Amino acid sequence: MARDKSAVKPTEAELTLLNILWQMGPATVRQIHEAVSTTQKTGYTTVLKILQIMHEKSLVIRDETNRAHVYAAANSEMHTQSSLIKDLISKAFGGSTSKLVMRAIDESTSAEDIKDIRQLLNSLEK
Amino acid sequence: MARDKSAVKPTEAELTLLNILWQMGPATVRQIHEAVSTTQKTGYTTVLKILQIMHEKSLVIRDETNRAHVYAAANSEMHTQSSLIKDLISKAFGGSTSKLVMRAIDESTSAEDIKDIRQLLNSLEK
DNA sequence: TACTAGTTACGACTATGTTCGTAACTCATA
DNA sequence: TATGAGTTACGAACATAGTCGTAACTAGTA
Repeated sequence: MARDKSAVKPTEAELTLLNILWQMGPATVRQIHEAVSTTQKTGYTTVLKILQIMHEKSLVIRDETNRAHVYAAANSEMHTQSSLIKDLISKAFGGSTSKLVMRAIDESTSAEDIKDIRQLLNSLEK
Repeated sequence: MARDKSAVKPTEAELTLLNILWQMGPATVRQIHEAVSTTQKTGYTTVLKILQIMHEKSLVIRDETNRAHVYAAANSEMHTQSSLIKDLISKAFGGSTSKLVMRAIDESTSAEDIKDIRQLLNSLEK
């Protein structure tokens, strides 16, 4: 049975590549490999293979017009972040969003972040 | 190389059992299996095996005094939740707590929850 | 003591994720 | 046309996760 597209949760390696794609926009395997190589050593074909699997799972789309295929994230960063959070909330916070938020915020949260969050709360109450 | 204890991230099945242990307190394999069986069908030895692996990883402690060993979560629910959130923030939110919080909170957040979060922010600013 | 129900331990099997070597292909250009 | 650099495709190997059957052990009791 094919998995529901929205239910596909990227693995760790896949998320690494998605982060790069969200930041760079559409890119070739070579470009993606170069980007990933700045932080870790990973073979070119490893990156290629993961992208191919992600394509099968519809996590990325690709343009095969040119010899070097151009890959792009299939879903927005926002969309993926939301689904990862929902997953975590249901598995580790008994489905309670506020529990997660309260656990996320602690002494180490910067004044800047606190300000941002407070503004968000204000805008929601209107 | 042995993994740093605090770096051990429970898998999905492990988290299911931890949730049960946090709720029930110390319990035998039989009790845990019964609890898990209310929501999914899983063999007794499967539960046992996962607990044994969790014990190796120090995710649980166990009391072997009696024939039926008694298992308990090694870390508090709070501690584990915090580390799962930190992990997600670093892997999917570029290390920004406020981004995660902002993505978690949306129109569906209740006024009650908003009040609670605002109080938490106030108490942190002091 | 012998049986038996309940338990732990062990190992096999399947699925998925990650890695990479090598083959096959493509296309510009010598 | 032939070569070679760059690319994709494929498959193998290994690790981890999850599942469970079966063996081995334990202790109460007939």
